[in-house]
Amino acid sequence: MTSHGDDVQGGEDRSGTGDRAAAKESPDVEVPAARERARAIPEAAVARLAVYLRVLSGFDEESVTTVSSEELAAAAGVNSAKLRKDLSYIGSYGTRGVGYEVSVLIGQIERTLGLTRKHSVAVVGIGNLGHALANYGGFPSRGFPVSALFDLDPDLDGVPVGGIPVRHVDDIVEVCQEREVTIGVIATPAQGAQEVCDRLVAGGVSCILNFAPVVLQVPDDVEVRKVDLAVEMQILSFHVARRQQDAATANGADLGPLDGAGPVPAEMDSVNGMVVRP
Amino acid sequence: MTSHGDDVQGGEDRSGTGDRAAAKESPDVEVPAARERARAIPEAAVARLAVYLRVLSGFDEESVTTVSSEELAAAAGVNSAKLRKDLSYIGSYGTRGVGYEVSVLIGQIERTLGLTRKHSVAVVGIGNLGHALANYGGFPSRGFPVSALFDLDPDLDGVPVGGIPVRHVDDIVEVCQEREVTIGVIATPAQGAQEVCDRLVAGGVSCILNFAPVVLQVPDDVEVRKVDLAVEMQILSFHVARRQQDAATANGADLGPLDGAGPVPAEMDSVNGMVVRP
DNA sequence: GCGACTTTGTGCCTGTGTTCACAAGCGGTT
DNA sequence: AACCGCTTGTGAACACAGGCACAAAGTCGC
Repeated sequence: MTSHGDDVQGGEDRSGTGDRAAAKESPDVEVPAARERARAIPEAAVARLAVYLRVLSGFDEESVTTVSSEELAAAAGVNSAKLRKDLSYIGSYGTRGVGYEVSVLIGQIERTLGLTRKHSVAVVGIGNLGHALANYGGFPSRGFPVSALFDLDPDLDGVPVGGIPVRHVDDIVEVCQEREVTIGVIATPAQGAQEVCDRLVAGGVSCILNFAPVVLQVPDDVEVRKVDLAVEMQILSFHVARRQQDAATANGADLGPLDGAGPVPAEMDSVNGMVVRP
Repeated sequence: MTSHGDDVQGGEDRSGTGDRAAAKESPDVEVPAARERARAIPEAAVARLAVYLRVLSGFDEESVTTVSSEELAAAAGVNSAKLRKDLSYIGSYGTRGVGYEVSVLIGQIERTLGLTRKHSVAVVGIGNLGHALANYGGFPSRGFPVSALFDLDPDLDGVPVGGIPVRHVDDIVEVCQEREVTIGVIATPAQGAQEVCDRLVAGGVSCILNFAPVVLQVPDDVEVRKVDLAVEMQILSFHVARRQQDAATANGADLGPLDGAGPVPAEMDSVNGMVVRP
């Protein structure tokens, strides 16, 4: 899957190597570890819960009151078993033989994702993308009011975009503290991104969504998610290439026992999308 | 990784259950499976390769000719062992005791990702986001020339955005075929997305980058990647909530053996970010 | 030329995420 | 009230990804 989900930044590195030895020594005292693990919903599951929430909202608008895991899974584009397991992480809110009540599920997912508390958002870098983000209707409607905009350009200072006046990046720390911004969105070019990031952190922002094509350095207690459009494209490009190659191999000689030995692809030369061998 | 990367859509469902039995029967004839697997670079590795490529381009511009896995890994924000393993998927292009030659690595990664062939891109939905994408400098500079724009609004028909005239969505099939568009970007609202998607597919587009908050239905031979900004936000929100909870538990009663039995979090009620128990 | 040092490439092991398959449980029906 | 069909929730098996640690293989200095 396109794990996009699999991103590079934001990886949790605290491996459990340390307590393994301890657990082996006294198998009963796993409680603290289990406790920590209980709250630990797999990263991938969290991403999917957000998707389920969106789908459920759709059902709710159509006045659907009950869904089965099968229906919901189909609508969300996942396996029903996976869906049930994902939902089981947040508790047992289904009725066997019936399904899940839409409203209950929405409430519980929102609670789990921390959406009961509104998070105010700051967008830095009011270029094309920043404009788009500032005007993006999806944020406020989902509980993410954009409450501050920043840009380096002094000409933009005070100019309202999407109803919110743009401030200079020098004011980031001050404004973020004042408005209790919890999520910062970096939509600047690569150069300024780290500097902006540092200021956001200084302003008390604990989560950053980064559109700039750089790997940000942040303290451990700050969470970064990265969206890199060029990377997304390149991943797609890879799949095109793989498909073309597959098609080419399927047409030509199908089973070449000659190269059955090792990992092949490094030795192949792809020219114009055709596979060529010496 | 926060598998931001982990996305939901685009999951490969062709599981290998079928050939497992076959392999058991005659252990030597794993060749076709191995063959297919040989070309299969792990999804997560592909995403990282794209990141390495960007970092390497940076080095190249600074006229750095050689990098060690350690340096490159640090710049890309990953473990050096992981980096070496990722690079090993595309072949052995390093020199032991020295490192990797930047230019060679760039060339090989580009080849692997299929960037030797230019992919022309079509953007559908010229709203705020579409504008941003049409003007996004990152695409052409990385080998993704935007060669067509579409919108539903007849008033936009013919209006140039970022130097390219916008066409009506009715022309999608025709134009995509004519210009051999391989990647379609959907930046429309949710309603129109599936319809647009169908047309892109009819126009021969095999890869779609979807910004609309819907799960697209596509044939098996079309690859979809989804970028959902609201979902990204919600994932961040989850991490804020988790952190606050952690902090709260760390301060208050640390070890409550009472609830050591089962999965706890479903039973907890979070009000205003504080953990409350009955 | 030889030895010491450096860095790659990879085998192995651990942990995480996914899938399967089935028991447990609930509602409706007779 | 007992049965039957349907759907959830989860235990167990499996595949995948990550990280360590080390042998292989090269360079540099002498």
